Amino acid sequence: MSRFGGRVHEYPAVSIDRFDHDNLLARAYFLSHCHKDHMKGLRAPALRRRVESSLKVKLYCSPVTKELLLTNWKYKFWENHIVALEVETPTQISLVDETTGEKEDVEVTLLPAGHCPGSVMFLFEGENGTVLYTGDFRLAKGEAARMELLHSGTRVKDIQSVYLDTTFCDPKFYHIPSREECLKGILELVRSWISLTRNHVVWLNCKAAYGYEYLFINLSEELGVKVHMNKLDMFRNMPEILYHITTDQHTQIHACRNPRDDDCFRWNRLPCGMTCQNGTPVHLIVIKPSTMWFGERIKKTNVIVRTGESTYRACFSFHSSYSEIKDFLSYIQPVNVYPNVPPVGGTEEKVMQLLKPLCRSYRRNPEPRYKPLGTLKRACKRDLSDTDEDDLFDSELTAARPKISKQQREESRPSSPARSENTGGNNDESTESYRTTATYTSLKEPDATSTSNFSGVTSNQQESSSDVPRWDTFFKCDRLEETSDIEDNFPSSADAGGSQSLFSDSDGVSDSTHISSQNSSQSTHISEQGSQGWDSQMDTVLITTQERNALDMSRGGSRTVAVSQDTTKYTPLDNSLCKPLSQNRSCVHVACDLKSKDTEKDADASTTCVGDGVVEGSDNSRTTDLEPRRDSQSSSDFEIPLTPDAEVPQPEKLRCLYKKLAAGENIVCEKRVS
DNA sequence: GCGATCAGGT
DNA sequence: CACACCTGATCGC
Repeated sequence: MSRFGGRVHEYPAVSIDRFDHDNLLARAYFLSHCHKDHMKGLRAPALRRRVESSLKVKLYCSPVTKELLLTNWKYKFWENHIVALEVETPTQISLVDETTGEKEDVEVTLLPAGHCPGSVMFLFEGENGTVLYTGDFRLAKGEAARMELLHSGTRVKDIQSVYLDTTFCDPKFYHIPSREECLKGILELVRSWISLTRNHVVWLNCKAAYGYEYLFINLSEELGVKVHMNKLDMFRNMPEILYHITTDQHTQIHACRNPRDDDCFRWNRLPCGMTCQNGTPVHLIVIKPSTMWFGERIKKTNVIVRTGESTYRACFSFHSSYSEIKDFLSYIQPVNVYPNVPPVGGTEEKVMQLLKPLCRSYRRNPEPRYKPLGTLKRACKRDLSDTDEDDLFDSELTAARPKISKQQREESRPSSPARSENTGGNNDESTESYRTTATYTSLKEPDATSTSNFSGVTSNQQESSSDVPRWDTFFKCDRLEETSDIEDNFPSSADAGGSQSLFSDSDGVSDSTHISSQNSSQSTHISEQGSQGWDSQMDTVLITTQERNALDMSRGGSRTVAVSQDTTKYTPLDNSLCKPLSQNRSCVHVACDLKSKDTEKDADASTTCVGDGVVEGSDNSRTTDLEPRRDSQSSSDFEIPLTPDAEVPQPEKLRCLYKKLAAGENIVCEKRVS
């Protein structure tokens, strides 16, 4: 819930995402996306009167946001006052005071925010400095570095203030599985269910909000089954979405809604009322997209959790995780940062403590100011072999959308029919931010896996350790994520087994069973850490009794029936989102639903291993699975020894290391092999 | 009757 | 957990 008041200090003449109270007097309005909590006052009588009696009052937003907004008749009065700005197209705007005639010019640029269709961030540039308002955003690690318009030449712009989506700005939300991971998990679950029979139907229990469209599009494209929705009119000018959704109930994937949803699936009834196809009752499972998060040291991420006989939760987040926020902010390195959202459990002060260290102004004595070292990361083709399964775990590699020119994008289109991208009319950008590619950019910054800049390090600690060279004294850099990634990339048991765990059972579900599938090296993996009850690590997707019956697979005492589905059968239509998927020879193991005490035990074990308090400063030693985690903020400047026995670098060594890095020499970092 | 706000629900 | 809503009750105009 956005608590942003609508004004930025530098340009108080504009109101953004708030339209009530004193925002009524703004010279111009900006709407970052079409979610109600960012539209407060937008159709209030007072503002409506002003709009209707003025020719000058304008609302600036993306073309898709304009389209979605005007679908609702309650906002029709804005129609002649909305200016749709193309994304990534700097536009000069004159802010004129209607009463005094005072004028102020500001250049505004819309940047894709990856939150929902049409969602953007606003970059304001003018006399009072450069200001970035993020609205709500979900950007994968490294995406800021690929946004050309955040750069001037090859360097990141000098940004005075960032008004930041801090929804998940808390270390306990350290990691949220990437869009691609989540999509893949949902895709495989839906696929495994609806391919059983024509009567196997999935209901996606989505909220009444924009943001799930790319999920629908991808499911439809991969499975050839359109998604049922209550209404489609808001997408009437977005053929790329429209094509994949339908009002025809006779489809196997539903995202329809009904006020009395809960009664609906009580027994095989969909919100739209459908109960059977061709006279045969449907077999229904419910997938509820929810945010799942993991602490810093999670090694594997299950994105599907079974919560009941035929109910599942699937990881889905509209907002950036803590590590993504940190990556974003530490790349931008503004002078100031202001949270748009007070953190869930915490206070604004607490969030500021986390964010301030990522800002330039954090330095007490304003040293000669080094501009952020971050340089625009150009696209760099990477040879992705089919065996490179790590990619799936590394959001930086798979989720990163290299900044490529519009022309390049156009060129790539013929061979890549748009999937999660709207190409209809002027709404090209609507889901553009969801596009990912299999390319990644070379890291021009030294890959300082031996250093990190912890946001949890206090000012005092930093000042006092003056004899220890600190990377961030000279360079903008936040390597915690990278190192964490490396950790994440260590081949896990699942990797060794040649398949990835996408699913897990929720503990506390008594009648579901985990059956360790796959090969002998692939034993049950218990999360060493998670923050929720549902992240016990299972390598098997469990399908219900219903399904077993449907499959007629009851085979006496046979505990496991594995139905392998080769995901390499995907025929990606482009090399963006699908590529990572098609590379992974992931198997979905469908196990019969048998009771097992072991499962509950496993789940219990998992929860006892949960470390809720993810700390900023982390331990120097690598914890192994099931080893109690040692949370420590000591020696927090030095994260990530590459081996369990690695030591904290000594100052001399560190200085030497910095020198090398500063000189542009490569520091070789090897991934642990076993 | 409408809107704003709050509580409670998913 | 929390999101982004929705509904319903209450209050003020």
